[in-house]
Amino acid sequence: MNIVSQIKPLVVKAVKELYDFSMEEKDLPVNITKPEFEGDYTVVLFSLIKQLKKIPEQLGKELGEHLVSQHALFCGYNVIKGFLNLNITDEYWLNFLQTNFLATNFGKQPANGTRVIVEYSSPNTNKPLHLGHLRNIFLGWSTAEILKTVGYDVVKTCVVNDRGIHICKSMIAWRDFSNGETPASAKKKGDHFVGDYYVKFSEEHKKQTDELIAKGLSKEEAEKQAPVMQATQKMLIEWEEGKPEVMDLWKKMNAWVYEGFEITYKRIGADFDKIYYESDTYLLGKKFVEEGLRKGVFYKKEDGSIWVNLRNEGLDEKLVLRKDGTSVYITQDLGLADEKYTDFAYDKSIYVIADEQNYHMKVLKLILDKLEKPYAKGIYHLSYGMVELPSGRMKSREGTVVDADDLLDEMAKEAEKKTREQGKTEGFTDADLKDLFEMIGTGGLKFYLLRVDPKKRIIFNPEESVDLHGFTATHIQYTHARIKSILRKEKADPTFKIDKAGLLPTEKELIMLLEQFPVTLIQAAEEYNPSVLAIYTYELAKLFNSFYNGHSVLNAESTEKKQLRLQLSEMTANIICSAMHMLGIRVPERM
RNA sequence: GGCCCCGUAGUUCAAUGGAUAGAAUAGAAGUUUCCUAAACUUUAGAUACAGGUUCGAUUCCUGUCGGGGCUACCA
Repeated sequence: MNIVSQIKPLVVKAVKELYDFSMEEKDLPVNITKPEFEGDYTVVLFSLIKQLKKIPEQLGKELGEHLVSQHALFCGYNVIKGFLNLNITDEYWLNFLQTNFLATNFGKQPANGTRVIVEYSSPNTNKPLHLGHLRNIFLGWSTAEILKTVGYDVVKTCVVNDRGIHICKSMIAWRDFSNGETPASAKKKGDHFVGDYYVKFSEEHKKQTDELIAKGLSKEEAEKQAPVMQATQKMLIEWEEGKPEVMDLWKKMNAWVYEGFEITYKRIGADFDKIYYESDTYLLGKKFVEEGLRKGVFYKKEDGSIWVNLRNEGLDEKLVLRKDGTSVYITQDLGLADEKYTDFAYDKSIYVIADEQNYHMKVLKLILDKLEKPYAKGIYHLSYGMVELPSGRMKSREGTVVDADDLLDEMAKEAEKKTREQGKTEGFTDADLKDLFEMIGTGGLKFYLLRVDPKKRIIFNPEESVDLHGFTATHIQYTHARIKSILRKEKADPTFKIDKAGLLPTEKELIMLLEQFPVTLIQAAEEYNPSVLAIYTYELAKLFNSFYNGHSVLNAESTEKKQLRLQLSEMTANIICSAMHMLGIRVPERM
């Protein structure tokens, strides 16, 4: 059990015994004592002062006296204003370290019987993954892993947007302009290959539109009348009718894209327990329309279109079915939510989607709630800010979209360059080096995107993202490698009992930070926020480096000290390793 | 117009309503006969503005000003 949840009940009990006053643990703030004050943990007494009508210093003194005399956990106290600073005995910390330093699963919680679905990535099959997808994927994957570690039964899913007008555009472009070229013949990754035809469509469309405008059509009319657009509209209808040659083309091109995605997913370690295809699910929502009408939640307008009124909820009317009977985005999502519940009977369903869809997700949840779906309340929109460039938002029209594969290549290349510059390549095989560059490059990018609070948008600065110093994955990886280098020479003896090592300030600080790992993990899980974990891990690495610089492990003053520091090193490495794993970042043995 | 999110050192990020607002970068100055200097140490630098609630506000409330998003019979 963590130290804070041990301290709280003791204080509550003390207050009860001394003043016959009952209070709740949640009303009792207990924090780590700020370094400029004497003590380890601080109880904030202000709210108590008011309720007990006591003078702060006196209350603190009485409580501190009581706690120290009654419990072996405390060995001293001091009071400053309304703050009661408590000292925890070295024995407690040494014992904590001794019992946990070998645990590679420290912080892991037992199963809690709650199932949660995390839906993330959700690409379109007409273009390759880009920087925005990467934030989504890293965030979704990491959140899923964090939830797993704290005891949830996690199912990772992905929805592939594989149908619709935009998909037909790349199909038309390929059919009419490719001369049968394939990813293999063009020596291109399948998703890039198809993406290029999507671009090709736009170019042709613009050309044809301009020609029609020159003939006197309005811009709007010209865009609609352009032959490629006409062909695309026709193809969409044929697709919905299931026309064999269209289906064949569609399947062929999607297969190319999936091949490409697979390579990227594998490279960044993304995985899914189930992939939903919109082509399979886009009609599922229609049954909701009927149900909604029956329950009086939806209503039909004169033209036959069907709506839901969300004015009472502070929103507007929202269309759920077009007058021609086809479903819209929100209707499809209603169907998919239900399908996922049928498949997995989830308690919680997390949607990792950018914040531009906040409104959409709010509507989705509201409608499901109105339809009295049992799973409605478990829906959570993990909303994250968009990734922008210093020059502003990425725009495909302006060619400023940062491609995921290109970016990953660049990161690895930068890692290689820096490593070679520093001459740190000795003793590695070529294969090991390649793996190391990939680890540093991809890890650096993941950390760069995960270290920021999800809801904040990120200005992606290319120079800063490849930085290997400071608040970066590399710094943490380097720390891990350093520790492993020590542990290769000597490991802590698990049978060695450290009695009176006498903890130095940095040593104690480090143990206290290690002790906080499980609490940090739970916080990250509750907030669906991997940045909490990223920041913690960086601080741990930083503190270890400071300790490492000030005190020798292998040449410690005494055997006791050496064992103590070996334990500290081992536990730090274990936590770095497991925390980084949850962020999707590998750590090297050497670098 | 309406609704939502965000304004913290030059820059990028922290801070369950708690003590003197922390880091990283960029700047200045140092540390390697000693376990990896991708490190460490020192230094300078910030809460957009105005009110309010509170013993105490970066945090909560109101307003102003800035930035972004949504407000499609697109997905």
